[in-house]
Amino acid sequence: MSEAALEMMMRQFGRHAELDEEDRRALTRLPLTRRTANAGAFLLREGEPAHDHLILVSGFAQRHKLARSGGRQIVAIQIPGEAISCSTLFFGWADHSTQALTPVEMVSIPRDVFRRAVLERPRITEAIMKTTLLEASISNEWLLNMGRRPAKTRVAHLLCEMAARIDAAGISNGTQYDIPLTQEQIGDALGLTAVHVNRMLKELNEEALVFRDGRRIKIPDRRKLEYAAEFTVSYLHIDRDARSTIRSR
Amino acid sequence: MSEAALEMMMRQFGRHAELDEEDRRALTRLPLTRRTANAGAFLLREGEPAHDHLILVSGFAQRHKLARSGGRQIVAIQIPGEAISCSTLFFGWADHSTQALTPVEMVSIPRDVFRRAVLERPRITEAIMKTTLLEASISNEWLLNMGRRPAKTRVAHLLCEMAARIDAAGISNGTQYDIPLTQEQIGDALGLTAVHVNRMLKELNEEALVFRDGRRIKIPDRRKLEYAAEFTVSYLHIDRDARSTIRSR
DNA sequence: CGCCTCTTTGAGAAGCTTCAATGTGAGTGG
DNA sequence: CCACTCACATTGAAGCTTCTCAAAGAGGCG
Repeated sequence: MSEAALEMMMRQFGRHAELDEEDRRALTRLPLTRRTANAGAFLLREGEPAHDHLILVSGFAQRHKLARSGGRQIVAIQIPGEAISCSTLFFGWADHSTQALTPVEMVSIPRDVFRRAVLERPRITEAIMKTTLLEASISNEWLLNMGRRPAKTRVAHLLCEMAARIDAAGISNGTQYDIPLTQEQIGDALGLTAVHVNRMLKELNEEALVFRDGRRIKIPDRRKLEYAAEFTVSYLHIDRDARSTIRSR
Repeated sequence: MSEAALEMMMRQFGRHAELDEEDRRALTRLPLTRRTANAGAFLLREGEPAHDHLILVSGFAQRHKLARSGGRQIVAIQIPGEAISCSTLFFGWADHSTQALTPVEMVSIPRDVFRRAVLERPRITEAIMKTTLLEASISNEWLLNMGRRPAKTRVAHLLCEMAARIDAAGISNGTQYDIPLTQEQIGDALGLTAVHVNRMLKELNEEALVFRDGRRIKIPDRRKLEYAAEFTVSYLHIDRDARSTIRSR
């Protein structure tokens, strides 16, 4: 287990920077602890301090904020390999809450230890910076999605994004994915109500673009759905950007 | 001018990390160039590479993305002291466009030189990380604003945020601010139409919460507007967070 | 089997957009 | 110095998207 977790961390960091032997050793020496939590558990609460840096090993999580009306806005969805929150690493408290969407396994690293590793090892700095900038790029796309696209397109876009990210993380098994979101949670991520999400999914189903059964999403023709979703994968920075920035150093 | 720009950079970095003498010297040695641009000029185009890191010295800018419908979504507004884009520092190309809102003055640093400074000097790393995480925190609040708050609240919230940021940057002169946004641009930032923004501003005016004349915003009672806006300043991380993270190192 | 969560569907209402036209102020050229 | 233009703001009326409220169906787990 702990070896698998380390493996996953290495791969994740390696996606965004070319670590050398010493970097790998530094990561290996990190005092990792294993953590688990049930679906729905709060991994982080807005306003509270975090003493550890948590990285998802298996399962999904969501980051959210609440409006005074009680409305919930999911601002990000985390898949295995991603951090529960980077902001707590550098700020004293969490500016959002994070909750498990499924039962989750995580590795935990004491905050100060991990921050030191990030600050002292340029390639790890680079990996974390790029991870954070990727999250920002996704946020920007979500803003565009919520602000300027109609509901059906929005739903389709979220499904495309999750498909692409799950693919890139190597958790996929073809054209179908398990995305552990209820219709209400999809709505909370898109600024819609559960009822309307239901109707949009029904239309996407009638157009044979998306089939949803329980938590399983089937996308028969990715190309077609991506067109309907106005989805272009580039904002996910999945390509070999890492290479080029390293070389030019 | 160049001294004023350096001064501004120092202050900005200093807000998020306690630079030592050597850090300051490293920043001072940076090969800065002065740049200007007219209102409306593109400072960065989505998909294109950036060879320099640009920091706003005076004037305002906006980052945006376009939908297929032609709709524009402003994803961030930059005020003096802020970077035009951090993502280009680490990725090879821009994942959004940036356009000047007013005539702007900027300092320009060759991308690779600045990246090296960021990667090699831990306190500069920390400053850039926190700057980036602050931008992420603002994005999250914008997502909440667009997804879960009605139009009038949204408009009020944007005005509160700009007031608070302009205050924190020390560009304010009391309870009135120049915010160089047309009603159309406010709409583009909030996912609304210019017409509806107009009506919401009218209502805020009738309630004596906001007076707008040209580009000048007057807020007679900040407390009252912040309540109407559901605005809480904490997400802007304006406080002395920097201190605590440094101390605990 | 029964409960609980999630989904589905309908009907009416609200909020926001669209279209269209008029108003207003600043800058420009005759 | 005035008319002209252009960008921005303002207002009304109608329509559409999305929400709210309400109730019924479906599936999994103890």
